[in-house]
Amino acid sequence: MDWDLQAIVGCTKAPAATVMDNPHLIFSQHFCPEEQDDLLCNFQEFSETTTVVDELEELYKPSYPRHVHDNPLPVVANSPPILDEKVKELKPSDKTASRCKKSKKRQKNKRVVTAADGVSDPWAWRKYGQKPIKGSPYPRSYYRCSSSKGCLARKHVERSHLDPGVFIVTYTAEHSDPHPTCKNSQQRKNSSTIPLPTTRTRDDQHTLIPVVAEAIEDEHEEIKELKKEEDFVEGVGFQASKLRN
DNA sequence: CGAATTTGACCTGCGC
DNA sequence: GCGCAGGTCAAATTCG
Repeated sequence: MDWDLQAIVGCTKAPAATVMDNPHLIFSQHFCPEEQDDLLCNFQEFSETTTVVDELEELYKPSYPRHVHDNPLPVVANSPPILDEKVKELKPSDKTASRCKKSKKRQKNKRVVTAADGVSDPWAWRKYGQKPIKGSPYPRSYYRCSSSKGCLARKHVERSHLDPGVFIVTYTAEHSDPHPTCKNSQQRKNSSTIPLPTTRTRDDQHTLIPVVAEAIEDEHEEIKELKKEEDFVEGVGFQASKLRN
């Protein structure tokens, strides 16, 4: 793998058809097939998760106000609205809320999902800087690999000012570790569960992909319960109308 | 307490 | 040499 590369990752809910329609076009030049699969897996999972994109957009809001948002981003067609609702309900715990109250500064600096989270690769990335970039309304974030000690791999992520739906991820240096997904990609292929990115964050609110997965499970459970109740009510109603008759 | 993020300060390279 | 822009450092802070 050549890590001295620039990968444009279209993690977007915008049309960005060039990327969304065939992400292989981008990955194929830089990654082995197994890695492409893993990356695409993460990529597709990410791209279907509107809320993560929302978080990214929040993160990459212009650093100065734009008068006209000339490229309103449409919502992904297959994004389940129920999921969005579910994620909206995911509020910080009372403890968290009280902590937030303690620090207005913290509220101001409220963290959102980092661009490294779930976007494109399975390594753990630690943010070490962010800079406004001249000519771009969006800041550039700098990450270093924290998957292994002494790993020199770095990446920076910035949002394209030409197409706000496109995030540009630039990798530099090599990982000291082998590609973590290469080790178990076959295992993953045999697994029916959706592979989740291993990027760690310490704030559960911001590990959105796992949260979303959990939300889906919860949602299914909730739907089952509601269905049961519905059936029960229907049954009772039927019995009642039968009795009335 | 350890791990992670934020952000101002500092460093470096480049053009003038 | 100076100023600017990009990249990195590290102290402060947050949070589980």
